Order: sequence, then C-alpha cells, then structure tokens
Amino acid sequence: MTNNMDKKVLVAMSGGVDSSAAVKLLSDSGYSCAGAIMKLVSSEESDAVRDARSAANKLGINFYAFDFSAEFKEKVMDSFVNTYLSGGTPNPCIECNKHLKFGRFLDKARELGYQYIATGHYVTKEYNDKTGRWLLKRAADRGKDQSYVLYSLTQDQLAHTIFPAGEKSKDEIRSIVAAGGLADPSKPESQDICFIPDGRYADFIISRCGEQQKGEIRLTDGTYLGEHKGLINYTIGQRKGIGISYSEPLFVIEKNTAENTLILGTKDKLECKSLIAEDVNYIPFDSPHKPFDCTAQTRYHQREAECTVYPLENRRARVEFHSPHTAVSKGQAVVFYDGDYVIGGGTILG
RNA sequence: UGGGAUAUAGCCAAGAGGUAAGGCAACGGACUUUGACUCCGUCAUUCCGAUGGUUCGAAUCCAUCUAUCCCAA
Repeated sequence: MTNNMDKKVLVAMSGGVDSSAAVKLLSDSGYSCAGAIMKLVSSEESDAVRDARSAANKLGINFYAFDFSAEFKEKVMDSFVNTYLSGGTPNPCIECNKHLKFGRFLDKARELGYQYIATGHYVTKEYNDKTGRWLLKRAADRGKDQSYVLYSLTQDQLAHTIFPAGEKSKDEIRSIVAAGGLADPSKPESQDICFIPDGRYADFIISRCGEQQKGEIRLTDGTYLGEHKGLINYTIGQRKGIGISYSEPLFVIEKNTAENTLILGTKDKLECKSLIAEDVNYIPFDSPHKPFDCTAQTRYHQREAECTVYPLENRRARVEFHSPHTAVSKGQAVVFYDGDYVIGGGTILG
C-alpha cells in the first residue's frame, strides 16, 4: 500500500457512480489522487461538472475541469454525423475513448505531472512478464464488462491507466459510493449518446445537415413495400420503427446509399460469413504475421462468435466467421477475444 | 348492367352455431456509456361490410343490400 504513495493518478470523473468509486478505491490503496472532468459537449458548467466537483471535494482531492469540447466536436460528433451520412452506424463511445479519454486526457494528465490516469470503466488489465506487454481483460463483473469499447488502447495508454472498477461488481461499487456519500448510488446507468440526451440522434443529424431524403423501402426480392424517412434513421438488423407490416418480422438488411433505398428481409437474410475491418489495433502483439483463430463480437452486448482473422495491408483485416454471423453493421466495431483477453479490434468496413 | 368469389382490428390472417387464434405494425416497459437486437406487457367494452331473419345462442345458417375482385362480354 505504501509503495503507491508516490504514484500520482488523475482520475477521469464523470460525476457518476463508477468514477467516484474509482477515486475512493485508489485513495484507499495509497495512490495520490486528483480528479478531473472533461467538458465535452459544451464548455459550460453542467450538472455533471458540479456532481464531479462535489464528489472530489468530499474526497478531499484536487479537481480540474478540462475543456475538450473542440476536440470532441471534431473527433466524435463530426465523425458520428459523417458515418451516418455515408450509410454506416457509428459508435461514438469508442471514438471518444480513443481520442479523448485515453488521448487528450492522458496528455493533459502528463502535462500536469501525473504518471497515471484512471477511469471508471469495468475492465481489467494485466502485465505479461514474458512478452513485456500489457493485456486487456474483461471485467470481473462480466455483465458490466466494457472491454468492447476499449479495444483501441495502445501499450502506452494501457501502461498508464488504472481501472479500479474492473475488479468489482456494480453492487460493490454502489456501496462504496453510498458509504462515502460521494454520489447518488441510485444514479441510473448512463445511456443514450452523451451529446444527444433525448436519444433522437436522427434529429441531431438533421439539425446539422438538413432534412434527409426519403426513399423507397424494398424487400430483398425487389418488392416495393413503402417509403423510408431517410437512411440515417435505420441500421442493419433493425426491426422496430420501420412501419412496414408483413406476415413475419422484417429486418433492415441493407442501406443502399447509391439509390437511397432501404432493403428489408427476413432474419435469415441478415447472416454473413465475413467482414473487412480497418484501423485494426492489436493488444498482445504489434501485428500478427499470420491468420489466427479467436472469437469476436461485432456489437456491444453480443455473444462471441468463432472466427479466423486474416491480417491485411494498411491495418486492415478480414474476419471470417466459422458459422454465419448475423447483422454485421458498417461503422460498428469488431473486437477479438481469446477467452477473457482482448486481442484487438477494428472498425467494420462492410 | 350475365356467371363466380370475397368481405374479421392499421396490415395479413385463423375461425367453419356456443360466446373473436396468431403474425406484422403500433404503444409502454426491462435491458444498455453507440445505433440496434432481445425480453416482458398492452392492443376487435355484442359494430366480425350493412340490414333483417332462423336459433336458447351466430363471425359462423338464410335473405336482401353495399363494396371489391375474377371470368365471360
């Protein structure tokens, strides 16, 4: 415990349960902590900032508020909109982690003299003596595991980040926060896109880019079914909210941006055998020199599927599933696992 | 205005004298640091095209009307 005394950690606080508990856990372990919140959506003082500041005060630590709203707009919001406009389905949380939480925030912490940052993510890490590399693992509380959104972490980022919540269960975290009076332990899990609190992401895109063109909805066999309200409103695999009645459930099979047509089909039409990913990052090694077998997730909460990863040029990879995989969506992330270890991942190109 | 067929909730569709299945859509909720998926719940108080009739009792039988479709013209 005492050997942590000289380790200075800057904790990324959100004002919520998990990050508040992270500070408490680190302090109790002897780390020298300070807290900081990232202002992402606007540079103004928000409830979240106040909550985080309040928790920091109760914990008796220094508190910073960094204004990253410009970077957030560029790296997360703009890219979010662009991906949708090009027919994809973005995952802004992943971009934010990559560029803001483990990018700008880590840089800022270093400038201020902190060797480490910490976040409230439910994920764990482990050092491998033999390879000399840091490994990323699923959280102890598998139900809360957030390793999927952290596949892009580099060795440098992993080496300088602590995940205190990763070993705990959500219930333990809640009691820690409750005992310290740090935050409202019953505060709901964050949900929706943080910069679109009402959840109406399509309205957000429209407010920035104007009304979207309506187009045709067709069945996989070409049958005309109706009119869609703009392709940005749909994602591959979507079933609800399309407004087409049929003898059986229909899912979005394809978004044809060239013809502005939405293709629907039955569930079996969603299956595919392979995908191409870009910006692939690997964690236990720099890059594989040959294909390897592993399991993969193509969306956040999903059972893993067995597959083979074939490395390609330019940080790309082809993933071939051993059995047909359902509803692979361009823009989402594919993340590779070996048991509980994250092997890496990338953005799905199609 | 000859012959045949069908008319059940927003859509599709069971039912075949005993008091309205199911699916789709929709809506609500659970789940969730993306979008989705998934799960749970609600969805025809005797208007089952309309009007009469038979019957203890009909969406189911009969008659007429209306609408639509098909085949002949």
